[in-house]
Amino acid sequence: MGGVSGERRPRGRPPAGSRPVDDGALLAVALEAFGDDGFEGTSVRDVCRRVAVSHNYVHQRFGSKEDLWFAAVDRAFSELAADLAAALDPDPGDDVERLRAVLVRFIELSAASPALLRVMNAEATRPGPRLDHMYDRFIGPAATVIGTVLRRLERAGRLGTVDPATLHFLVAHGAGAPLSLTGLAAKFGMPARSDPPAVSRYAHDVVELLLGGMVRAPSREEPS
Amino acid sequence: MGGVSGERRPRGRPPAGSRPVDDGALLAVALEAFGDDGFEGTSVRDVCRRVAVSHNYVHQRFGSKEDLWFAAVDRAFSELAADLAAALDPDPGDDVERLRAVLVRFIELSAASPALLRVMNAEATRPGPRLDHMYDRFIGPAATVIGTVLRRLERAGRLGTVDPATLHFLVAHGAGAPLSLTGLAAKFGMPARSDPPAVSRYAHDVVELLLGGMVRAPSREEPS
DNA sequence: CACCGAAAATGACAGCTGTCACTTTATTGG
DNA sequence: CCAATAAAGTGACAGCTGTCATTTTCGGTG
Repeated sequence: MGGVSGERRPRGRPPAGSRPVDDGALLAVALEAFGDDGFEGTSVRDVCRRVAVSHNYVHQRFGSKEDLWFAAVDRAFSELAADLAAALDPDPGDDVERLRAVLVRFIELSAASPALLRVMNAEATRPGPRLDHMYDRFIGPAATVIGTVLRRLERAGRLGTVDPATLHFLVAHGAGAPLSLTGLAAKFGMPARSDPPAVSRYAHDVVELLLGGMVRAPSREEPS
Repeated sequence: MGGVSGERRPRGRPPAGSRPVDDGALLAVALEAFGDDGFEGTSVRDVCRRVAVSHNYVHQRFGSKEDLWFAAVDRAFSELAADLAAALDPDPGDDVERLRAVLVRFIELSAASPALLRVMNAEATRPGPRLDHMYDRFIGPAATVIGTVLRRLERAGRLGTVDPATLHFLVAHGAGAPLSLTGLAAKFGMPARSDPPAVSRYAHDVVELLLGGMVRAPSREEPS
């Protein structure tokens, strides 16, 4: 598992035609590791081993363990942001529909790459430069954007007062949890990350629940 | 910070009157560490240092690093369960009210000891004996209990169909997140863990949101 | 008072980690 | 064709980790 290329590389500079080191794969493996074991718990030597690269390739290429972390997180977040934006630009409909679509798409994307959520969980417990980076460059801006949508909806009377921060935690760390905490999710029998239709159904259901709430008025009509 | 007793202990068996090693404090520090850095990332030597105990006290007392983990988690979960039960036994009111009270209390207790939620986040990503332990002994049974309440409410027509697992993730990992992911929560300006009234207000608000939903019907009445 | 067990600390060890310095090979420019 | 540079691997090092083995001290009992 994880060995991206089986062979060990020869000692010198690789021949021209040969495949160079796949930094994309390296960053993906690194992100996975950081998500699984946290920053302290991750061994960059192990990451190197998994992509069949010399034990300090990342040090020469990225500078240090922390720089590798930044590179991996930046890449993943950029991809997520691009994907989200691309999926939502051509949607000029109702504002509530736009909100619903954003949330659903976010959950679907979380299923596609749960490592980022895991890294967030690992870093969000205490302050530090890594959390600063994530918040300042990605999470804060995103929260600002959907915050304005929320305020617009509130002014239009379509929404109760909803704290954007609370919504963020509920969606990213709550609704997204079954897709990032796969071990626990399996025990609960939740939809597998690898079953896109099931994930999509789940995403719509949670968002519906968040927007619509659980409780029904105490029965003017009997249950069918 | 962390040094529970300042002095280093003398070499032999401690004199009769002297305070024995405070295993409770040790387990608390250990849980905090496991929550902050994950199992792999936690150093039992560091835990020992923080409670001013010899570098392998835990090995002699608990057997191994993993046994220390089990002891710490068991203790914390038992306390949580007892506290929850004690707070909710004398509440025979309406079923919806009981549900609301359970959820609110759970969030308040999470604020009091966020380490357990962090440990859950750290372990829930992949299967293994530690996750098994948590699920089999605590989370599964708890989910069963509130599952029956949910079904009863559904049959009474008071609730839409709500998957207990989804609710668990939304409450424990979503609503609880601002109190366990304190670093990120601070950036969002969420209520500090150490301000119980604010936490209580927050708890009621989120639960209200979960039960009542966000969206209002498109304005038969204008907003006040 | 001498002895045995209990409760703790200390020593030792192999293995792993992040980083630095170096070596090896291949490409490229003159 | 040869020097310079680029792109990788190897070696070495101090520091830390989990665990096992040993040592020290104290309390209780004959």
